[in-house]
Amino acid sequence: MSGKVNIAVIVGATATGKSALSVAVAQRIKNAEIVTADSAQIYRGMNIGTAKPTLNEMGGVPHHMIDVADIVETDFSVAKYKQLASSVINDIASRGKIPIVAGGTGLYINSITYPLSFQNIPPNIELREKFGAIEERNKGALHELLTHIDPERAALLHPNDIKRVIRALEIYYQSEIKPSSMDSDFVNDRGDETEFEPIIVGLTMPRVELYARINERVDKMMEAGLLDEVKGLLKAGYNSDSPAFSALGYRQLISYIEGSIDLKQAVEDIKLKTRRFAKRQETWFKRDKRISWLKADSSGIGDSLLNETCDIFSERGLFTLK
RNA sequence: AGGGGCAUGAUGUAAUGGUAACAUAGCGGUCUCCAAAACCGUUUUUGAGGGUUCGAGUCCUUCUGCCCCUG
Repeated sequence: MSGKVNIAVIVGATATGKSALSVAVAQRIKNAEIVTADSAQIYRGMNIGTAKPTLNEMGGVPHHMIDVADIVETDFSVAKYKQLASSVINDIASRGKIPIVAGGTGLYINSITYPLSFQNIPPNIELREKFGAIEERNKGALHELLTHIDPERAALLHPNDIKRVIRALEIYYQSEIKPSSMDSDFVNDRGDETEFEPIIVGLTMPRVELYARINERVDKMMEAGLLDEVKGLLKAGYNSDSPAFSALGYRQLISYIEGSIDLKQAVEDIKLKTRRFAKRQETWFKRDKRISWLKADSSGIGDSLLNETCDIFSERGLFTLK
């Protein structure tokens, strides 16, 4: 076997029970720690809406990559995630424990399971605004510009995909690096070395069941006081258009608090957007052929699911069950 | 019971007698730095029957269903 650090990875759409399963696995194998791959749970103070595990739900298993950013941080990014998570994983392994990476943010998962290299080119707000103004005056102008600078990258991007077009230009104008030159295809990766050796389990659930669970979970979040949490954060002085607040639940309740929609509408919108998010997560993970899929049950983490999961991890040499 | 109105996809609406449209939902997809973001694509429709007409969602008629008014 290679000298690489083996990691267990648990992915799946929101509300399929990834967190519960990862804790159950960690408890079963005793010497594991969990590394969350979730772009909303990184923020301190956003708890109910991000379904952040409670102390009780953590079941005594150490969790990492939760509460690692403040809501005022506007420059948290995959690059940062990869950097922080990688060192956490190495640390866990160096202490002789098994890292279990669990989460639903596909890009974050890929950042540590594929050889993605992120250049250190931070967002440049001024430049972005300038580009935004150009596009507003002349729709399609930026994509046109990118075609001259980096035709390869431009060909991959739809002219309306303005966020990525701007990012590509931003990379070029700040570093002279052509964005296409740093691309590496996730699916047919070029054989570059990854830092870790992932063994990935994915949880699925029939759509109707998943949607029902999502709707139910949103209602529970409201009962648990999500609205008060959001109000509290705003009262604490956080800017309502912080990137962190683009997270599901927060954005919609802020719209309600600011008076643009009523509460019932806001809750319905959260459910709708969460359902669509879950669909996109499935699309994302579907194409990852490394994943071993297991059926999740809405009644909770059963013994058979736990056994199957542990079997997959141990068959691939991650650990030996005693 | 009498009078009037309405009936178009899953939902809400549009269409001087001339190729049935739009939005929403649903479904599929993209993805290298805000990713719980952003973006792209797409299935389904004229309540039932008869008539007028070269041609009917549209006009006439019967039926069915829903709504309103009168009693």
